[in-house]
Amino acid sequence: MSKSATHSYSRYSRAAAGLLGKLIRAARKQRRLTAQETADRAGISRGLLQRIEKGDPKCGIGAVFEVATIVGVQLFDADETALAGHARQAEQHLALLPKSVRRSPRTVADDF
Amino acid sequence: MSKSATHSYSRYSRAAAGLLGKLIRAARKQRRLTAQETADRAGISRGLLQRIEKGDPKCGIGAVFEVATIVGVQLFDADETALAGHARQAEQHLALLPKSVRRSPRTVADDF
DNA sequence: AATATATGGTTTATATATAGTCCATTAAGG
DNA sequence: CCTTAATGGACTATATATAAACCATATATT
Repeated sequence: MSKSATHSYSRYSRAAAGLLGKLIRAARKQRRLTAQETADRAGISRGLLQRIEKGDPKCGIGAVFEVATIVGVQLFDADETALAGHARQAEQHLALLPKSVRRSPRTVADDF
Repeated sequence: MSKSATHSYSRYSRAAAGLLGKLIRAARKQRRLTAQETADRAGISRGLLQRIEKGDPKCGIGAVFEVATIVGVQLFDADETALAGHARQAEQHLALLPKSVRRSPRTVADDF
């Protein structure tokens, strides 16, 4: 790995990160929280918070979720709607599926 | 910063990352995708994919979203439900709010 | 208007995430 | 069964994320 790698993300991923950042920033301002204070509560630096709000995909997902929680943006409803529901369903399916996936030569769609 | 920092996340953040990881893993198996193949498509290493599926909070959010997209876990509905809806609403609010937040000595709830 | 504070953008040093191996174990499929 | 592949877990080297300190600018409040 001597080259800069230049890892590029799909449009959707970048959009998702950017959207989440905007959500966080808007929520923070609605709550009238200073960038510094928010960062302190999250245990991160103000610079990282700026990158998170800008939608930088390289930010750790833990830091992002932490800030999101602090400013009141909930990805997962506490009483499980949306994703939480999916999760339970997913786990049930998982129990029925083989533990290791044996790849069949069938090609899979790669469009998104 | 000579110490290990030991950054700890809130229970909610850790739960969220873990949940997302489980979702991804379940979705990948449902689609019968090999860990290696999934990692290749996402442009990441298999080891990183393992950490993502394990819910490691230090994984880059871009990588996580990329994998999620590939295996078919959508955090943001394309036709905007859930988060997307919030976003639009948030941006409108944002336009009305002051551009820099002036902190008043009023304490804010810190419970979650 | 004057002042104080929040924000945005740098730069630098350090911790750490990541890729890329390797090996052992497990489980699928013939 | 037996073979082959997928997975999980180490380990190392390197790229990079992060914190911290700085400055300049913008903006709120008096």
